Amino acid sequence: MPAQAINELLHSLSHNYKTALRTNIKNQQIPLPITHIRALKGIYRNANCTAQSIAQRMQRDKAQITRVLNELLEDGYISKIANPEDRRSQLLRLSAKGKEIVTQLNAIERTANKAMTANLSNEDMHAFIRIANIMVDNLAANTAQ
Amino acid sequence: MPAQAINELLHSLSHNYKTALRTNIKNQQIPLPITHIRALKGIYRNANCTAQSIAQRMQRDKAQITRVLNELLEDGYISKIANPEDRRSQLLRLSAKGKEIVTQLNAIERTANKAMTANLSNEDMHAFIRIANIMVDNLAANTAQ
DNA sequence: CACACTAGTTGACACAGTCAACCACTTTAA
DNA sequence: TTAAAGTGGTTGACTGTGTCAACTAGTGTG
Repeated sequence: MPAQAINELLHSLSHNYKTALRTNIKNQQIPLPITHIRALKGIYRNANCTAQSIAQRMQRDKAQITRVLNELLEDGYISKIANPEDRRSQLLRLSAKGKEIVTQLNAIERTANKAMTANLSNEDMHAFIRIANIMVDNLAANTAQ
Repeated sequence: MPAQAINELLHSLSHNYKTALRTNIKNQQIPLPITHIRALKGIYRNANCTAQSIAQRMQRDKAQITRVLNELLEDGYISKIANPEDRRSQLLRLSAKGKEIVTQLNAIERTANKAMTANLSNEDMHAFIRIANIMVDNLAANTAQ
């Protein structure tokens, strides 16, 4: 196995994935950066989520998330409502506009995923997911100490 | 297979990989961003390379590469020498300082890769490389059209 | 020679990520 | 029951990454 093959491969994979994502999003006239979209999808999937829970799930700095959410708020994709259980935080909800765009995004995602996994069997994809998850765990453990 | 598992997994993999890289590099007191390091390694591996060939190999904008190389030049990691075959471009060479840092980086890489692939068999890694390469090709084809 | 093309540079931006300081509120424990 | 420690969120400042367009200088072709 060539010494540095895996390293450049990971750079290449992440670069090509993000580029394809951006291209698909732009082609659908959706005027949002990737991080904003991930946050929207996170809110869609998780009822009663807060800025904090989104930040954790996305493994991003809470400062970054604050700014992303405020932009989504300004643009009318989400709303913040008082959290009855903790007055420091607010619960995040998708607006109608937000739900609409997430629906659109889910459709894009399905076709994009199909394209990305062309020529790959179900077994391959399961193997990839299993292996990548182990790698993520290894990397996280390594960085943590 | 959960609908969006693969997407968040790819974000997570790329994020954790880059974070671990940065951490390792910082721990070794190497004051260079990842892109600079990738460029240095590219120059190390490819005799008589030019800015253009580095940009291609790294799939990055030539503007970005110009700036990276000029910083590496200023910091004394590389030198540019006239290209006898094309007066528009220069050949890139590592300086002694550059070679030293690449040697150091190769050592870091070996241990980092070992940590990253802990709990994974050779077969797993070969499978991962094969599958990831197919995904890269699919993504690139998708973006190109 | 004129033309299209290529290598590299520069400017200007948008996006992504990180760190530290801070405020308001909550939890813990003396 | 209050002081101290901790948490959710905000803000400022900054570094790094990626992209596009315009441009200069040199190359290759007809």
